[in-house]
Amino acid sequence: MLDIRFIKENKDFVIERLQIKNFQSEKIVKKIVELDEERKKVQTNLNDTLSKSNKISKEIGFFFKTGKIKEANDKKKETFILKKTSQTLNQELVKIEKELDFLLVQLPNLPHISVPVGKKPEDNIKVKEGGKFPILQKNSIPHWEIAKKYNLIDFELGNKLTGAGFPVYIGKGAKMQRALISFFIDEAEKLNYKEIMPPLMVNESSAFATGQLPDKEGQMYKITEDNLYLIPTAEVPVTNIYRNCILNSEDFPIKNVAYTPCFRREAGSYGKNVRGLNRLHQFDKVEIVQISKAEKSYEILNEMVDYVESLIKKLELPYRILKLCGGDMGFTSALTFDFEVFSASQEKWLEVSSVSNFENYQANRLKLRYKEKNNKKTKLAHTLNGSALALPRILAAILENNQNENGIKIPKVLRKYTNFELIF
RNA sequence: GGAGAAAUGGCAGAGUGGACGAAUGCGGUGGUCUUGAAAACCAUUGAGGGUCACACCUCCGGGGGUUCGAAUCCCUCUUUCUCCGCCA
Repeated sequence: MLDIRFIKENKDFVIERLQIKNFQSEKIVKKIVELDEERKKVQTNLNDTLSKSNKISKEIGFFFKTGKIKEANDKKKETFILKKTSQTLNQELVKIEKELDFLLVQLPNLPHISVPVGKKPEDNIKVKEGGKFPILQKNSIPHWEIAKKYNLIDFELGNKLTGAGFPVYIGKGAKMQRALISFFIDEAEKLNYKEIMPPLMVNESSAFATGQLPDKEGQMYKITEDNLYLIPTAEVPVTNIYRNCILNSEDFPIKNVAYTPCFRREAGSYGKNVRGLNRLHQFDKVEIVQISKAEKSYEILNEMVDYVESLIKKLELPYRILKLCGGDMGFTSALTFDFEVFSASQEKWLEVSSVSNFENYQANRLKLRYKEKNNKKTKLAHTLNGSALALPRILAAILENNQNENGIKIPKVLRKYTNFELIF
């Protein structure tokens, strides 16, 4: 969430920037500023009251010790009203803080100054395009037919076992998954990302801290009996490693890479764009996460974008990079680049990665801070993450783009992981 | 799942109702001494709110309670350890 001090000092700026995200914040911001003033007043009042009763308590202690029982008992009477007052003030304070918090979590992150104005995906700005478009033969088929033809993925079997959106990978199909995962992790390790294998379920605090709650409650699978959530992305457990941490200057850079399955309910999705691997309830993803100092985060964002681009290049897929417009950006992000690969038989761009800088928005909830040398004050860190990469759509594009009469050609970089060059 | 024990600063560990935000040791930082280092010695060393800065307030696993006053007593939750049971 946004830092309340920042909101107070930059009221108009906050309102103006949030309009880029098509969020009308004037009322909430005004209310927040008012409530915080109120909070301060009540808090000061409460502090004074507590200070007085602390002082009296000490006096009473002294009287008892020196045997002045009568004086002590007289003093006791004085505390009665102070106690009542502090109880009332405390209740008031808790109420105000709750309300303040309720309002604060409703405000999305401010978009970076470079974020384009826009409401729909069409308003995103293409910043780069690369790779070669494949020339397919006449009888080329979409990946779900390829998957069936070569017995790589069984969607109906997934239906039987679990339901729609839970495919079963078989034989070379399964092998492709493992190959992609290993390839992505090995590449990340070359750039000194440390591999993490986190739990696949998280508690409420974790889901809240990275912003999935309360925003995306309905999109996560919940285990009600134990009050846990299946992770929608590795971002949640990995970023939460740093919850409630105060880092030192020398801890940076913090670079983590994690492979996990991801679980998403995708409530509200339907139709053509959920066909095959295009949209699943369970899918595999390798995620990169970085924690940085405030002044470094945009430099790191660029580095992460370059890295994701290098992966797609190595897989020899046609791609484009989009800078998301205000209306298409996530709630918690300040700047997001989306990567799309072209899936030739579907003739569709498929989103395979989203790389974002959250600035201190997540860190504020995470209470993730750091200290500079020779400075006692803590500062909020910046968090960044990106998919590197999500598997299903990459696989879809590989299957569709690399098909010919002999079968499916495996990208060179994957062959040492698959131990085969062709699916036939 | 059952029985018992425990949770205190970066770490170890004392503290069982009053001057305790917390002894002591280790570690960190600054200094003295030294050509330099080590040792020794001296000083300093948690977080949040608040303030121009102080003052002041809160925090001893989380939440609640008793009391004029709680690290200390009570309730509750969580976690860890030991023993038993079950088990990949």
